[in-house]
Amino acid sequence: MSDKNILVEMETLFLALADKTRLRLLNLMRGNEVCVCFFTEVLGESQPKISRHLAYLRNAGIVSARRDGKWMNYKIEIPENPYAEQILNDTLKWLEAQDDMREDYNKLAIVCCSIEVPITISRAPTPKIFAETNMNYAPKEELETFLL
Amino acid sequence: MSDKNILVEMETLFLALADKTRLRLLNLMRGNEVCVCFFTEVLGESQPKISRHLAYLRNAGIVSARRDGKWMNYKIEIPENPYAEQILNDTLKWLEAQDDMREDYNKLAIVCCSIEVPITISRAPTPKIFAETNMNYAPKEELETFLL
DNA sequence: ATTACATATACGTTCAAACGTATATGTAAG
DNA sequence: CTTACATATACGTTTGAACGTATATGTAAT
Repeated sequence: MSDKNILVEMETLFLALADKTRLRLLNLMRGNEVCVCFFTEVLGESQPKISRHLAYLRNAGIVSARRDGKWMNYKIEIPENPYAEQILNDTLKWLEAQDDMREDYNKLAIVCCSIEVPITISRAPTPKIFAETNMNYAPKEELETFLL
Repeated sequence: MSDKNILVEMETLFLALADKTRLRLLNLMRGNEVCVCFFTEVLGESQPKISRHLAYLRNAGIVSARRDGKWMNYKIEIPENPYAEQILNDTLKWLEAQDDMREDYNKLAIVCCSIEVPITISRAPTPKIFAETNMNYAPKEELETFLL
């Protein structure tokens, strides 16, 4: 990547950002390392679709993956290039400011912390940011108000 | 555009930026209103190709066009959304910092100001930024050192 | 009015991206 | 060492972007 033409590098970054699903994924990862199962649950998209988009982001150098037993955790990887870093950060701030994206984010908290999670993901690793709070097993209503 | 979903708006912006030719075009327009004929001359690409990419940028709301007789002049249009504005400005700064892009930009100055321009564009409107300098008809070498 | 010129668009083709579905891989549990 | 589970990848299809080439549009000059 660092060896390629600068235009190719820019093109790669912008292509990675030019997709609704990938933007939603990045939004969920701002500040968090998140397990794949939560992505599929929160976005309501098929597992292969999520997985492919994560692979795309990984190829673009924007996220990295860490295996934890059966689970794969993804997190945002700050680009080395300061210009790319700036654009990625701007993008995350943009996402953070949108109601729709806050809703996704809240849903992640609910799915991670609620006692009512689907059995399939009940033992998945909770993202640190939620694990470190006292919100575990809080009822949904409480979480929603807390997080909004 | 402003009515659409925010994700669509972001997608549109990033798609517009995710192309080498369009990035080169934007680079030539930073601070300038530029005539189509100069784009084709500087980038060495076919006229329909340039025209289509300019139309793409226009549809994305990033540039606007102004007719001046037979000539069409394009310039960058700052997005209303401050987040989009920020990202566009970051992108332009990124381009400005690249040797390849400075080379394109210098080539534009040379094509605009040199007495040795191809006859086909000899009467095209010179971008203001160059028209306002004393560089008209300067020999190429001089321009190159001046602009680098 | 006709011609020349600058630019835009239409058409057909090629290529990559996105998707659903099916299946492979890798890890843990029994 | 099977089995179950989480995730990744392969395959075939559909869609849209990009391109070259040809042509249409709009303006100025003769």
